[in-house]
Amino acid sequence: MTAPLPKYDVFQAIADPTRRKLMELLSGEELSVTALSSHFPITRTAVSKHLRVLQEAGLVRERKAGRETRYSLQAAPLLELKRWLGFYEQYWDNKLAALQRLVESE
Amino acid sequence: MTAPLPKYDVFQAIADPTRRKLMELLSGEELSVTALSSHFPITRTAVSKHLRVLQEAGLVRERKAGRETRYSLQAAPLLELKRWLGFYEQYWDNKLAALQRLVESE
DNA sequence: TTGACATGAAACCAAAAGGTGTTATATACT
DNA sequence: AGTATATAACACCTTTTGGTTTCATGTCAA
Repeated sequence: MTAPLPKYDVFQAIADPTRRKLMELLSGEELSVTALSSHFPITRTAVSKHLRVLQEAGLVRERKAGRETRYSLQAAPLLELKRWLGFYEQYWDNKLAALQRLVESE
Repeated sequence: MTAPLPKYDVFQAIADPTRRKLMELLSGEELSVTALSSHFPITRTAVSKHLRVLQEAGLVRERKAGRETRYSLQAAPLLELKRWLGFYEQYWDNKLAALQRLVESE
């Protein structure tokens, strides 16, 4: 049995502005594809594809409710991003920047 | 005078694993294209293209040093990512998760 | 000055991404 | 039952992306 091996990771998923807006719309509220689509100039099908990308990255969960499918935000995978970002925090940190300036001025 | 209007933003720039590895290699050290290329199975030209994407996103700075071009990390644009991420922190927060579980168990 | 080295630029290519329209299917309404 | 709704599944198109090869240019070292 091979692992699911998701095609899209968090980094790729959030790269697209449409997908980021979808996440924003889904923060707090559970919404259907049609409801979400009304906020975009693109077709419902296109929105649906973006939702699948988000789902593969684990950022969204779908739930069948009668004839419609409701999507909700799952923020947990963003923790990976936070960890990644954490590594670079030292590089914009004020104290370190000051130290760097000091070293460079020698 | 039109704005520079960079083609790549931070979100897109970090979406590619090769570019993330480049950033990692450049953290702390200033390196040339050739030096960077030795860490990848792709051609030097391809690495050079990735570096341009990073540069357009402001994540990397280039400095001519004789016949070679040295690249260094510029972490500042990652602050935008941090701000974006900050908004979603509430959604994976332990307290909120606990509340959600409580509500769902009703 | 003659090579060797470091890089950028251009032309090109295949695959993936973002879209579209159409069709099929399940669910709800009357 | 029959119709309208919500969405998934296809098939298809176009642009972008990640990669290559080739060529031109500038720099260092003998």
